[in-house]
Amino acid sequence: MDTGDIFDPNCPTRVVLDRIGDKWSALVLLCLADGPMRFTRLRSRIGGVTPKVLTQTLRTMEQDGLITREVFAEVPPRVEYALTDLGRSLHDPISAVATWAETHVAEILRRRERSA
Amino acid sequence: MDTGDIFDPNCPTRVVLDRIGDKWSALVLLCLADGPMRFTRLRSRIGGVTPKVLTQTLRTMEQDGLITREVFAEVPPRVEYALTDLGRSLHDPISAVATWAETHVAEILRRRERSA
DNA sequence: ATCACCGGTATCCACAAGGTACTTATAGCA
DNA sequence: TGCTATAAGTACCTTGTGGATACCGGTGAT
Repeated sequence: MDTGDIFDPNCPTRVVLDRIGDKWSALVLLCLADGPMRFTRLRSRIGGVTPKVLTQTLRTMEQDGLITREVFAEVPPRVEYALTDLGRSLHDPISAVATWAETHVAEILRRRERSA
Repeated sequence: MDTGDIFDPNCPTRVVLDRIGDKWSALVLLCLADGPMRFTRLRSRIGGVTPKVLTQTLRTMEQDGLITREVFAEVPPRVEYALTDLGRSLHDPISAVATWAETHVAEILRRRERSA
């Protein structure tokens, strides 16, 4: 079933790539790298994310086994999200891309303006 | 202007991250790593991409200085896309994420089904 | 006269993301 | 006995972007 060709749309690797390359997953992962965190904290740290979209992102990441979701039966409710081993193993690759972005941001913005 | 906080929506790093993390850019970059390529070739190698979206992706990457677009005045037309030095410098980080995906695809799909 | 080639546009549609308001359940307070 | 605050979402509507399909323009070959 896996053709091994990442350029084939049916290649599972591409499915995975689409997920972790979405707008918020990488940010969530980077955020949780500092330790477990609650929903509201995540929401305020990751500026600009709406609750609906954050919920979707967290649910998807949970399904993929990247994070765990632990509910405490308290009032008001408390829900903690944490990275799994799998999630932690993704930290370095994601972090490398983030570092690249930080390093080259200035150059990219310069070129982008020049071509505008 | 740059707060240095990747979690701030105004952080330029995040703007860059959004771009290179889109659905097709990484694939184009990986594809061009083998050498310059023409539009139609790219389109057929990257299964599932429509011409409009591929054009958008290529234009954006060109504006960001990741690739060059060279038009040859021939009939039928010939347009070659190639990585710039900047684009090449992004290859390793992207490739690391792709490798991670290939390595962990099986586990993710297994978990995904279990939670369905 | 027509067709095929290539690198795209033009047009329309659908789905997913974004914005805002609302919910639920309880503890604390007046 | 209300009233309010709180956390973690949902519900609902609007908006924007991606996707599907059709078409274009110039030329050389059939």
